[in-house]
Amino acid sequence: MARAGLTAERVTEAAADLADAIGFENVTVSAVARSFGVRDASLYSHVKNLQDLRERVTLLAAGEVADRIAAAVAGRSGKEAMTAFANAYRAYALAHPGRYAAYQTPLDPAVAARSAAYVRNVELTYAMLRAYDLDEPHLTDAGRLLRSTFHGYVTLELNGGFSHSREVRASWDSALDGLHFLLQHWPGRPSD
Amino acid sequence: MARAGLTAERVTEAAADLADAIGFENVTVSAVARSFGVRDASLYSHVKNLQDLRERVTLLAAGEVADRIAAAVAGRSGKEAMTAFANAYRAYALAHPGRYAAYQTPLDPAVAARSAAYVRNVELTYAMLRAYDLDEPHLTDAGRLLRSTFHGYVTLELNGGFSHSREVRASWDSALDGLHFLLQHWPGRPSD
DNA sequence: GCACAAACCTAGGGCTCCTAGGTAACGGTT
DNA sequence: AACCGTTACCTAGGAGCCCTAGGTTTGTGC
Repeated sequence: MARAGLTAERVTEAAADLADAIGFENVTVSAVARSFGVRDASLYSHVKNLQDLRERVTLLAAGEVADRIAAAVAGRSGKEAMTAFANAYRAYALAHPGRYAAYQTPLDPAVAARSAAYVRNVELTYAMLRAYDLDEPHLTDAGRLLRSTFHGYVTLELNGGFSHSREVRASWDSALDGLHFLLQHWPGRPSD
Repeated sequence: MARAGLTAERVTEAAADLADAIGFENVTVSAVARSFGVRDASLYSHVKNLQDLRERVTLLAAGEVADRIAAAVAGRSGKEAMTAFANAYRAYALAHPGRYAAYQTPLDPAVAARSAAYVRNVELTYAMLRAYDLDEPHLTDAGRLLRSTFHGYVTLELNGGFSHSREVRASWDSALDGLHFLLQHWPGRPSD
């Protein structure tokens, strides 16, 4: 019985690819095992259980998102950085719907806190917002609004929640324009 | 063998209650059957399969959301209507996380198009936006932005995605202020 | 070549989904 | 009250998934 050369990392990557192909909710230990031509029981040498496997995919996706966004915003600031951030976020979700769903899956807070990727995503958001010169609590409020809008938009889009009456990309661009304007004129912030 | 008096409606309601209690993803035909003290196979007299059951819960939730929002915005307009709409939306999600998850589950477009509740939710949104006097395509863009933000915010909140550094309700109120301001000054719209 | 660790497998139990056919309950009619 | 037809329930069973335990085989180091 030749060994398939599995590792936890390879198993995770395969699960992530499978998630993009068939949906994160359909990723099973059995399906991943089949993709390697081994029996399901063999995977437990590499991952603890299905939950462990799912968490690994989630953390993998968080890292990929952070990489994508970091690369997109590098050397940019102001509106350019904000739109680059947002477009990288959406592009990732559209290209990797299964990974994106994993990224959005609730993770044990202790696990998330220890994840460099999650921390990095927060830092990237605050760095991007720096150009808007917002103090607390406006800074946190604005960050949450952006995250909510990006996530909500992309999720609705992926779920087919927008009719065909208007080009989805056009509404997205319009939303980014609106958000930029709003960040510049954040209500309750002391006037310039 | 006394009959449990099941109907498709009762089964659906039980599934929805179970979703709120244990999470929509954990609702199974078996679990619902157990809640009635019958065997799993007995449910197939009332629902076609698990997918049918899930779709029924989704449609039930869509109707409840519409009812909640309609009641909240009745007799209101302008900012008051928008915040009432948003607050009703969020309150429903927080009170019924499982039902809300069902509501957000992708539904066959043909099924959704025939659902009075989904149509009604769209109408409620456009009625609410009437006060902002937006023409197309700004009207659709604005509607999508609002839906995205509400959904995104609530989902992140339910998934524990916000740290405790700032009161979640305060950020929500701030977001609604910002959205109201933005709707009044929608970029690209002809000046008043 | 040998010893050891562990990656693989089989076996099996528990759970879920769902179909098919049998039995019993229910409602309507006489 | 009895009878009949319908169907809501049940049992039985097969397929699939999750996961544990123990056996076998593979790969590595000496």
